[in-house]
Amino acid sequence: MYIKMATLANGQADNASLSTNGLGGSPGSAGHMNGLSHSPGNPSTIPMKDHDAIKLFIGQIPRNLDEKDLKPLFEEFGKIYELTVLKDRFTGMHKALPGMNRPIQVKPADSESRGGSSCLRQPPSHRKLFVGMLNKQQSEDDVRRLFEAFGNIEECTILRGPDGNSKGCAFVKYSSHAEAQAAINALHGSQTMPGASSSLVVKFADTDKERTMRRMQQMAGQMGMFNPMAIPFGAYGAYAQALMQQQAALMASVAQGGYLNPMAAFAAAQMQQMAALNMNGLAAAPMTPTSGGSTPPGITAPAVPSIPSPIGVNGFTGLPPQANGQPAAEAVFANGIHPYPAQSPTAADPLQQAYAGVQQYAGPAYPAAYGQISQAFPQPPPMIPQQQREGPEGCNLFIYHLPQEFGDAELMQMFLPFGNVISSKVFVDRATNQSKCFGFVSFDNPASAQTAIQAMNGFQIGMKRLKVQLKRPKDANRPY
DNA sequence: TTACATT
Repeated sequence: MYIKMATLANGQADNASLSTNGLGGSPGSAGHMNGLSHSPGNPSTIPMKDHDAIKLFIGQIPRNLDEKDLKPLFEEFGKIYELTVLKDRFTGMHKALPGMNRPIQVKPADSESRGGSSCLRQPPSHRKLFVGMLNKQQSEDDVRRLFEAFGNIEECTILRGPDGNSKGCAFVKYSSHAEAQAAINALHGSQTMPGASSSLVVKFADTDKERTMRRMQQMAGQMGMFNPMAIPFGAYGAYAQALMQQQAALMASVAQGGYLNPMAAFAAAQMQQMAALNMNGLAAAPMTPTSGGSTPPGITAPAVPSIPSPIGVNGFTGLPPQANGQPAAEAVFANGIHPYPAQSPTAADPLQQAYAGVQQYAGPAYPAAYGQISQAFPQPPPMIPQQQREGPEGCNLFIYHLPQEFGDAELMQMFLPFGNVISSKVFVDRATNQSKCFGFVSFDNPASAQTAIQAMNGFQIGMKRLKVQLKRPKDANRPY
């Protein structure tokens, strides 16, 4: 039969009753059927143009059921606009085959915007579902079985970790939006898989934009922005903002240069938005609060603080040489936080002691349902420090007052957000192998170096403030 | 006490 109904109802469907086999009458032969009956209620109030209404094909209906039996069955899931049982043109008999005793089949009718030609086809983002909270034991076939009742599955992929183990989630791509919507309505939250921590998640897979947002948020999380305390007060907030500004500027200029796809422009806009929010001290709001907070002030920080890498930027390659625009330093510190010692009276901000702790965030970024992220955004390949020592004049920074535990890698990490770091070197006492608390960072362009100075000179770490200056030119002060 | 690519 055919049934036209609203798709808005949240499916409380017991999915088990909707499992299917691939059989059933051919919906294509339906043109001449009788037995049309309208839904209950005042028909005039039912918007027939409801874009969310879809026509479903129901197969495997027991022969002895007719419209009046079937209607209540489906009303549970939404308003029914139209319900038609397909009957044989000549005999008036049910189209269902005799002796059919299988679970009924429910899927959007073939007439429902099933893309035939590629130009009419709906974008994959509207047909593709993300399925979370699966049992890790469930295979592609299991998932298919769960979803095939609602339409033609073009693609079904379980997300797996490097070890091949399921992450408990999957993508299911249908041929049409309507099919996907039907599956959401019926399956989302409908059941809890054994071993899953909550009920089945069925939703449209992220669009590019949403993915970008996620990436932004993840980036923000890695930068420690998830700690609301750090934002309005600590100099770390300023650092994070500097990163944001820098990255926004970088991404924007890259996008404008036509080197990247429009996503970059969007991402840049998001960054700027986030940075702007930070100015108002509202930063935490759009961020995803992930796990806990920072190491409480006063607690000894882990031995080797690692500044998280700004994955978004590092992931981009082929940057134009002048991509690193200079962020407006004034704007960065518009909230009154200024890293310069002279303007930062609170010399011993205890929050700074949590610095390393904040950076240490390494827990799972998202609950299992978001496992797709790690697949969608593989970590950029680790940066291999270049052999070359020094950049062109004006590109080399001298940094003093580094934390004792900072090594080359940490130094690089700290300055990576401001541009392409071509080398980083912390000086080590050759006798003790201890850091001498100073080092050099070289960028591939002077603008990055200037930006880094603006953002990092005076940046407080623990009880110290970084000194970041251009390295003295080799021939400076040389008498002749 | 503030050091500039170390042997």
